Formats: sequence, C-alpha cells, structure tokens
Amino acid sequence: MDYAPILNNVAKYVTLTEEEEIYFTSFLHYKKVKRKQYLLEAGDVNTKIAFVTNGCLRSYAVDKNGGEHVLQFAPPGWWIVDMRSLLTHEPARLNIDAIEETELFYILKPDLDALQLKYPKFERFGRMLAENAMATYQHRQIDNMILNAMERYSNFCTLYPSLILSLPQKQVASYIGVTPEFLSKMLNTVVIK
Amino acid sequence: MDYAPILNNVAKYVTLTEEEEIYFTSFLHYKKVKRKQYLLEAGDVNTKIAFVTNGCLRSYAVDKNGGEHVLQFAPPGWWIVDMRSLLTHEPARLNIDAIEETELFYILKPDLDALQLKYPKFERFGRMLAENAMATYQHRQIDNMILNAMERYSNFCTLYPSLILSLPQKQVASYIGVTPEFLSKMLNTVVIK
DNA sequence: ACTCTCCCTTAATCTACATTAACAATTCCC
DNA sequence: GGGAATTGTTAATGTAGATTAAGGGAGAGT
Repeated sequence: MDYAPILNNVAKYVTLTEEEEIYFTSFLHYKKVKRKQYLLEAGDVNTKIAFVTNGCLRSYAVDKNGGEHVLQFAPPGWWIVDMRSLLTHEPARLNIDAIEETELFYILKPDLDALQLKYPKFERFGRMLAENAMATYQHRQIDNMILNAMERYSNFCTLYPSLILSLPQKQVASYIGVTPEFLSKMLNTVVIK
Repeated sequence: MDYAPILNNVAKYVTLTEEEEIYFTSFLHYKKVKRKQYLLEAGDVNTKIAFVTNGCLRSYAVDKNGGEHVLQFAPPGWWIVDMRSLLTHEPARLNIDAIEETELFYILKPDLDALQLKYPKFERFGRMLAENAMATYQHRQIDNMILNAMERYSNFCTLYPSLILSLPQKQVASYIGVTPEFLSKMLNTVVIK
C-alpha cells in the first residue's frame, strides 16, 4: 500500500518519527469508491474522516425540492468530512459521493482520538487542519455575502483550476450557488460572439 | 482581574493544572471596547484572538457598495477572529467592532503558539475550538444554500435567543442576508393583523 | 451500432428579494 | 433636555437569478 500521498500531507504540518508513522498508517483504511457511490449518506452518522488520493469526491446537501447543493469538492490531497456529525454523532446533513472513480484513505474517529491522545503531534496536526478549514469556510461565507454569481465563478476558477476542466458545468453551478441554466447563460453572454 | 469566564470556557474542553492556569492567564490581556469602536479593521493584520466576557462584538465584511454583511456575533462566552489573517498574516477582510460597550480578553498569536508548544493541552483545546468552529461554518453554509429568508430567520432565533431581544433588527437582517426593509416587511406580513 | 442517460444550451416567464424614497419613532450623546 | 443620529415601517419600482420547457449532442454500457 502506498501511503506517500497522505504522509506527505501530514508532513506539511508536523514531522513524524518512524514509530509515529507506523502507528499512524496502521489506522489507515484504504477504499475505492465508484462513480456515484456514497461514502456517507445524510441521516447516517459520520464516523470517519477521509483523505482522497485519486479521483474526486463531493459533499452536498439536498433542499426540500430535491435540489443538490455542493458544499465541497475533494480532489487528491483534500480531506472531507461532516464535522458536526463526527463530533456529536448527530445524523449527517451532508451526502458524500464520488464524481468519478476515487481512491481514498479513511480513519475512524475512535482511532483518531487514540492517536491524538498518544502522540500530541497529531493533536497539533488536527488543530492546524481544522484551523485551515475554519479559515476557508469563513472566507467562503464572506464571498457568498459580498460577491455576485460571476465573481463567485471567477473565484472558483482560481481556487480549483484543475477541476474547472474536468468537472461537469452543473457541478460548478451547484457549488457557486446558481442553476446550471443560469451559469450557461452567464458564460455565453459575457463573451462577445 | 476576574479570569473565571475564560477559565470556565477552557475547562469545557481540557482540565488545567494550577501551573498551566497561571501560565495561561499571564498571557491574557484585558480590554474594554466602546460601542462602534474597532477591535480589528479590514486591511490590518489580525494578530490576536478575542474572548468576550461582557457586551457583544460582531465581525462583518463590506461589499463594493459599502454595504455591511455580518459574519458572526460574539456575545459573552464566544471567541472571535479573522482566522486566515491570523494564520497567514494577510490583511484581514473582516472588521470586528462592538455593538455595545464590551469587555474581553485577548491573546496574541505568538503567545498562543508558545503556550501550545509548551503544553499540548492547549494544542488540544485549540483543536477542539477550531473543529467546533468548522462544524458551525459548515452548517451555516448548508443553511444558506438550502433555506429561504424566513427559515434563516427562525434559525437565528433558536441559535441566538438572547440576541434577538437586544439586537437592532438591521443587524439581524445583515446576518441572515437580507435588507432591513425586507426583514421588516417579512415579519409584519406573516402575522395576521 | 444503438440505445439510454446525462449534459449543455436557448428562451420565455416568474419571483424572492433589492433599491429608493419618504416619514415616524427611538435612542444617544453633549 | 434637546438636537442629531440611528432605527423601523410602508410602498413603488427594479433586477438577479429561478423555473419551466424543449431540443440537440456526447459518453457509456450492452
């Protein structure tokens, strides 16, 4: 099993000893998820945190009319979780599924707790991940408060340059908070034909 | 100086020894902020994290037309910060000011770093705070994606029951993402007169 | 090679919420 | 205590983006 991608991610924040690496990787589960297959369904409790090494996941919520609204994409190198459900064991509001065939590692919450109690370095790693996520959500919220649809689209292009090419337009529309019809119109009327 | 409110907050997550308490409180700065006075101005670097003991702060961003959009209120017992600016030393996008005369403690980022390096317990505390904040922002985002203005208002009432009584309506409007005119109309047409 | 499903586009109509403006009621500060 | 600033309300008009509907094209599985 090739743990390099996830170990590289951890190494961005903390430097592990060989012992810590072995202990950490012993908790990792490998999983392959097919296109449209769920990693988490809303209503279930989220018991794991996932790290994508290949492919792409998305988390999304469903409104009362059945419309899907994407909260996050997770291409390789990204973590994904319904944090409230993980912390409180409430049923998740988010669905997490695969946009294309995806490979990932996951860690179960009890294993993560044990890891952090035994080695404070993982406490530190978890803190930094959560702080970064918090900063990202703060700014996403600010963007949604003060930018219009076109500005949010430009933002998306600089945030996920790789995804903009591979993702169906309707997924981008769902992330930036407009209908696919409106995004299509927006992109085709800006350019002078 | 009465450190009880902030020590109680820490005690929700970790149990400090007397030594740790003393070390922690030695880093705390007390500050009183008058109504409308800034704790942080957008453009400046956010170098501290604040904990409110009395009164109420708000963080907000300003759009290109000068409109203010509230990200968060911080009544007593809440922390408030522009996390990206704190982490990266980029200029803050958020303004933080006082809605009414407010008392708070703050810790400077370098002191917090030292504290966390010396006592892993504060690493743990920081992780838990950040994880909770992340969970809250995830769900705020979901709410904004799938709820309409009236539903967001109801949500606000259950989230901040104390604030709904004391806060000017225009601040509530700014938080839930509508104009004060629209909120006024919404509240006065639901009730049959 | 051929369905079938998904995806993109165009266009007409619709609606939740914004904007502007004007006025009354509060609250604050000197 | 009084003038100024802030707040809440109503109503007319404006608009970004939603909804509905319909047609065409491209990929994927058999």
